[in-house]
Amino acid sequence: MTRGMTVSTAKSAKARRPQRYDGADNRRAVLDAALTVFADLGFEAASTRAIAAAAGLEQGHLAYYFPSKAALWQQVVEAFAREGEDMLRAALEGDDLSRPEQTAARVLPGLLRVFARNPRLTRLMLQEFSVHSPRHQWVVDTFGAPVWRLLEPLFAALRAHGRLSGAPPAVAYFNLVGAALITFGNRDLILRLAGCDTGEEATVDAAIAYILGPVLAPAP
Amino acid sequence: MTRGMTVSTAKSAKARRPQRYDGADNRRAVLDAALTVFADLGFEAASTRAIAAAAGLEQGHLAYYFPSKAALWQQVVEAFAREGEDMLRAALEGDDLSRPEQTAARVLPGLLRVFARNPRLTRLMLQEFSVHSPRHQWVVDTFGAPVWRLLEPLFAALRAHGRLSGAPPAVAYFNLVGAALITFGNRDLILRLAGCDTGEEATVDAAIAYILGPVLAPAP
DNA sequence: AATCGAGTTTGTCAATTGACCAAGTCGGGT
DNA sequence: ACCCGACTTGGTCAATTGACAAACTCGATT
Repeated sequence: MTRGMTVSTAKSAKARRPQRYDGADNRRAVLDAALTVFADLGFEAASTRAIAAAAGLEQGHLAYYFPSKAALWQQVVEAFAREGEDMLRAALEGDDLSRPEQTAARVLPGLLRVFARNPRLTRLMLQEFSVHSPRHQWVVDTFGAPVWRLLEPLFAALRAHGRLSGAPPAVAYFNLVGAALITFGNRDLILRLAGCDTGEEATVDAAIAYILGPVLAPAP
Repeated sequence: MTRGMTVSTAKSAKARRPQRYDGADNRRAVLDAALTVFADLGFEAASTRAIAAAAGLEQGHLAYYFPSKAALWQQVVEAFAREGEDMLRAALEGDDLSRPEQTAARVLPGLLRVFARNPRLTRLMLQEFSVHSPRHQWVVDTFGAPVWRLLEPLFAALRAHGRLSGAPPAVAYFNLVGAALITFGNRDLILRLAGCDTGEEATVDAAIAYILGPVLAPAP
């Protein structure tokens, strides 16, 4: 948050797009490598040297693009989670929730698909969800809370319309989030353990339908 | 796994119960403090000094009971997870799964209650679930795989009997586990965010009923 | 009261790590 | 041919950390 794209938009109008070299290319490589290493090892265990190595660079090089390890981590997260929240906000805009089942059927599968499409970042979020760290509060404030505020009215309306099997909206919501994070964030583990590939198209569909079942099903 | 209770059962028959001092008491204090600190900060960020301080001792003291930080962590985990697995194994013993709905209704709520009763250890497991670490493989081998092997036949039978809304058994199983880990492992977060206390008796019941809904409900 | 030994503290050490910096590379504009 | 500046490297540094060991406490045994 302190800087951001400072480097590439620095000067005035001259080097707005650096034609020579491929610095921006390396920057993307670092972000991608960091995503993988952070997701695999967790923030603490992921050394900047391991990230640099995964990107094919030297450790000192990271400081050229990112002021600190924490800032790198944050920029890795921002790209993805923004997508999910923006999608939700757009999809819910102007919806009066008079037919919450229809709204849910229109909005929630897309949200779950964001998780399914990004297993590495899903695992990253999952990690910070369950650990008190300088990053935890930031993730919760920046994404957790806004998304919940966005979806709380929908879940409340669903319950008022006899869905959710009578469970409190928060219970249904975190049930959904938990199932999605674990199912789509641990693709390798589930494949290894149960021989089921939760990245496969058909399985994604089945999992989403299963997760949303209690949300969309009418009261018995 | 290398040692275990070596210290307290060491010698022959003499100091079987140390009447003097309260060494065993401190040992328990360390285990409890370690559970809290590990669950709050994660294995890497949890320093042995912080654990010792939480137990009211000095860092060097930990080595007297536990050969290493990793061994301490392992002993913290073993106590709990054993309970869940043993309970499952006993409850499933001799069951021919001819009425899987009844078996599930008899066995699964108890499993979920184990999670609900132990939020700190639930969070601990949740962390290692999503990170490749020396501990990940151990947790999966020691608890993840055995529990899945134990429950796979039940979920397969449930599906064969028209439950699970037609989803693959693995999808339903990890849905259940994910929902439980997140719901009961992040009690503080959910309380802070949504004002819903997933440690409260009534909420536990509601969450368990909601989580098991698709598992126990007959096909539509 | 001398000794024993489980329990506890204090101090030390090597290794790892993130941040930082001084020097280098290299293509293009002049 | 020279220089500029974006880009890259290699090396250094202070701080933290887990492991370890030597010394100390103190009730009980002798």
